[in-house]
Amino acid sequence: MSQHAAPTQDGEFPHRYSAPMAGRIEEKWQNHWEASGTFRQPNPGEAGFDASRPKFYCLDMFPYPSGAGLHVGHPEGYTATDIVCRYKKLRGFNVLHPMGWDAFGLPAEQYAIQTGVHPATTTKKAIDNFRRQLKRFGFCYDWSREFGTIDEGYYKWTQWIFLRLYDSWFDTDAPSPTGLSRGRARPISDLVAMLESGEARVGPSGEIVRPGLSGFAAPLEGGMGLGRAWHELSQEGRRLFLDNQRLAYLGEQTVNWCPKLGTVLANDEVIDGRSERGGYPVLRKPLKQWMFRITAYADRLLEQLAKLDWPASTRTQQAEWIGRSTGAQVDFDIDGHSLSPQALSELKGAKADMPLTLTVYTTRPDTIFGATFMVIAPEHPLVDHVARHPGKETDAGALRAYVARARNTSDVDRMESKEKTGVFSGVYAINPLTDEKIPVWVADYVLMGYGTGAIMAVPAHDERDFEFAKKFDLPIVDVLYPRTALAMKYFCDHASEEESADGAWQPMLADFMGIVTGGETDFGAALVTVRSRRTAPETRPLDPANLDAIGMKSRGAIRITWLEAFESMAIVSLAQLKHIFDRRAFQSWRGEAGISPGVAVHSARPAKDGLPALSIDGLTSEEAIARVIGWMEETGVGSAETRFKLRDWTFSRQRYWGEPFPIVFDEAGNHYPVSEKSLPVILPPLADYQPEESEDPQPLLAKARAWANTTAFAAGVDPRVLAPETPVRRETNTMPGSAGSSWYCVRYCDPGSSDRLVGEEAERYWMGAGRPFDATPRGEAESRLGGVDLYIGGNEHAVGHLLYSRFWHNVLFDLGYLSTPEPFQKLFHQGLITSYAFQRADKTILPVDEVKEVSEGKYVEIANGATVTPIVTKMSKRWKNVVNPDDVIAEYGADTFRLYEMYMGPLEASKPWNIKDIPGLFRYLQRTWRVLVDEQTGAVRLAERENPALEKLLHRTVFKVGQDIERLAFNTAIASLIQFTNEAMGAAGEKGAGALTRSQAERLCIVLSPFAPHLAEEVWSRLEGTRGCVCAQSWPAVDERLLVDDSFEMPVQVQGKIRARIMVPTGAQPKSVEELALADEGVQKAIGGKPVKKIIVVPGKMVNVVV
RNA sequence: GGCCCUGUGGCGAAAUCGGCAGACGCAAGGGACUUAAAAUCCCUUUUCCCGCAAGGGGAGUGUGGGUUCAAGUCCCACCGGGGCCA
Repeated sequence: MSQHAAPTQDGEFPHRYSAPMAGRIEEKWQNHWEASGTFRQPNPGEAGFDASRPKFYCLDMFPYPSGAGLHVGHPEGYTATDIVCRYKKLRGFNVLHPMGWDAFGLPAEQYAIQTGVHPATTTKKAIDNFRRQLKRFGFCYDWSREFGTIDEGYYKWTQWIFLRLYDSWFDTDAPSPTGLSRGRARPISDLVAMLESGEARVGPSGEIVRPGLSGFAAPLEGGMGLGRAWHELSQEGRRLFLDNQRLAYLGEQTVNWCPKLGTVLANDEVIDGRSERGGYPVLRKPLKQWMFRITAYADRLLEQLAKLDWPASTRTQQAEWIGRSTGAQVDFDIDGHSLSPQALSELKGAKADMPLTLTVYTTRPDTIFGATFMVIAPEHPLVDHVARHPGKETDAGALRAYVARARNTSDVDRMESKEKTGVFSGVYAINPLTDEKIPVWVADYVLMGYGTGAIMAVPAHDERDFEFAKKFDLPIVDVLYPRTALAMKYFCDHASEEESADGAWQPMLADFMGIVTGGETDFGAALVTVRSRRTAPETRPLDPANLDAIGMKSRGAIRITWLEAFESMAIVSLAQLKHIFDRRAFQSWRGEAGISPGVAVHSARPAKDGLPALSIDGLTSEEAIARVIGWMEETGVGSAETRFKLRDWTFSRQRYWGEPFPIVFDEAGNHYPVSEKSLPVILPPLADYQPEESEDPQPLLAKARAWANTTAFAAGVDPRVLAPETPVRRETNTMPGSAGSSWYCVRYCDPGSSDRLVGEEAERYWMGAGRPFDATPRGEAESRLGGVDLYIGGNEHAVGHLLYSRFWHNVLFDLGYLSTPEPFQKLFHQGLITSYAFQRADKTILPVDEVKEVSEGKYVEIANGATVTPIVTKMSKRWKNVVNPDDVIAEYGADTFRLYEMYMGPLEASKPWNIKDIPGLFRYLQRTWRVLVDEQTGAVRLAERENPALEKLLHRTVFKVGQDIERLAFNTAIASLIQFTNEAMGAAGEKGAGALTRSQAERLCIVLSPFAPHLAEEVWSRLEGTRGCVCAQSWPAVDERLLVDDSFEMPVQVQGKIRARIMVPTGAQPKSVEELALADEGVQKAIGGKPVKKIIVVPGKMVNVVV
């Protein structure tokens, strides 16, 4: 870095803008801003709040304060928001611009495990360092609103929100308060009231039944559909029912438990069943964990997404994550003869007269005629029955062995594994469309947690089913062909014997395929055309080199492509191909599943056994799906079904450094909430942080035994809920990192609030439009659903944090605690800052400061002169290429740093850090300083008289900079600022005299201040008679008349090529522009006397003459 | 493997709605100032061809097609780089 050292103080120019001077100026103004509370933003109702101004809430994704300190990626987004906020303040907005800390999390806990230091200690230290570093940039945060997720005053409310979810259910029948899709969260007491009044009953599978609602389906046989009344349920039954309705509920999830490490591991920390760290065995164990019913909101989250001003890619990612699909749920009858009598009776249980079925969900019911076998997950209940009571064809030993093996394979590995495994269950089912008996296999590529844990396998048209069928030699039957396959089949079926002869069919079929793919829809017509071409045989040889010359390129080239295709397909004869099609074995023969769209074939059944006929042959998938579902609903075989890929949100972590749950368990294992007034449940300190070896999954927090085992009274449970002396065990799981970050945007509105999660008025003002949400459309500006006006952060949070926040926000909105359903109206992702890393010949990485550039693009290792390879990659410890902002600031100052990061390229693009470019921005600031300040005396240099050209340019600069900030295009805004300074340099007067007038200097300072606030503030303060900070001024007015010239140079094209430029008065009529263009000598020369066919005049842009 | 982004001088990039490709910065080369250097200022800088010169002409935005009076920008196919998910 030292070879690019910035200039230091120069004796000749004691007042030149130098690095030390930048440092002094920056410190001075940062102190001043802090001391005078410049960036404090009062809330409505507080002293100094100006209600006449519009509001702007601009939020950065708050950082996780790591011990390593800031890296240059952090200030990228923060500088961007700072510029916008400073600009908005100049534009007269009340600006909320807060900062805080996402401070619970794993790294601090791991550090504690290694060193025994309490995570709070290391975290506080890291926060102090982050705060110091951030302040060094001169960001205009309102630091009075700072908080961390670890603050008791904050996590009290995180726990409170958990209790609200715990205490709520999702009423699918209630209209959504957003006016979009149906359903909303309601307090669970509402549900109890409904049950007690009989308005709701408990359905056979624990669902809510609402007999009174119109549109309620007629009860099924035996009145089962009406469910049971509340009073018919036992105490235990009621509890179970309510617990199953809660938005926060206990669910069972499988975790990777490493007994030796005493900790739960993430999937990527487990390699081949052993821990990445230490290589100890890892077991997959089911564990009761707190879950959030985010799936209830799937539809709403999807629908509202479309109304947010978010990057399209992020919306797509979230939409795909939610993964709404429509398909069919289909019942396949199980062939009772393939089961043992014991299994049969066990499975049938009470419903002795009902047929036994296997239910599957499929998004492709149009391919059901090709379902030649079924696959169920190893965890499927049927497997257990069959293993204990094997049928005639069941190999119970193999089945049990397989299930045991699958249990210890993670879902990810099961989905990924290339080699398909499985075992036949011995059970058969009946394909309801073909009535064929098909085998039921057990395989781990089907997961119990997804769908019904069973699938119908359509090997011809699903890649995984195809692989499985190949491996276990199961039938593969085509039921869908793309157009090309249909055409080939047609040709096979219609070619005459002569045409089928070897040597004859190839060119003919190639020609036929060419015509068909070229757009002919009628295969018969295409065949006629081909035959006519045959009878007048082509005399020209099919030599690719000649094709162009004889004008046959298109047809000939396509035909050759097809001939090559036939060759690579290794078709022995046309008869063979026909045979393949006749056997419905085209996919099998091709060796891969046919997944491209097409139309259904071989998909028809006659009317039989009282069920109507159905044929979908020739229909596209979309039409076929509708037809099949219609048939299934009519016959009761299946029904249309909407599914989501989104899973409920697992909220428990078996850790220490997180928010404790406000939940206790009694000795029977029932859970109870801690009362609101006893919050927060404080995280107790541990004597040591070493995890204990244990066979059973244990959270680290469970080591606080005295804390965990207590009484209901001591834990703060309401005595009406549980008698005070009842012994209880506290929940010892902790909340995940995403807990605190899911609502911090809300808390900033009013971080001191002690009686509510946020002050009502402050929340309504900053998050909403100053009034409760109302879905009635009132034009574009008022149809917003949220929240923060501009949220900037990395796109790695596209589906995690950004989805969870939305869920919480929606729930709290439904329950009436927040005024908008969505937290973030506008979202923007800054790009990754990459950097050069250097690799030795042996692929090892060496630190950037041990490398030097010997010549353009050639780098060597300083120690031994060996050539190293530069690679561009993200900054990380691993690549040894992390740049510390402190160093850059020390060398050039914060203003230069800010400018550099904003000038690198578009904010959203990922871009490489290049140290060599920084001095360019430093020099720009230096020139700007020189334009305004005398380098000998330090006094401001001003011009007496206004230079009109500079005035015009200044107006344009103000306009462009303002416009560019609005669209977050800081790089081009800075480019235009540089241009202005360069012009002003050129216009500078004699020694001592300035180029800019007093008014121009003021305006320049204001426009520069969002980018280089310290320098702007310093120059501003040196201007005599200015009052207050530059950042508290008003954005300069733009005189629009100065934005346009009287006349300008317009290019004239002839045949699309520029041949001349003419001077055209602004606003000239197209007709006169035309005349001016034709009068031009160069234009005439280019036209060369040819007749002018047409003249296109684009006003203000150009002229194009067509001859 | 899927989804998304991206490809423009030696480098970072600009071209905002289909209308002058390369603004601005870096690097490089030349010059001024200087005993010298640093700093600063000025000039050149996409490329090829013709010309002593002024100047003129051609090509050019990853590749190949297409739409259009006009394509970096829109459409189709392909190739390379990156990110996210699996």
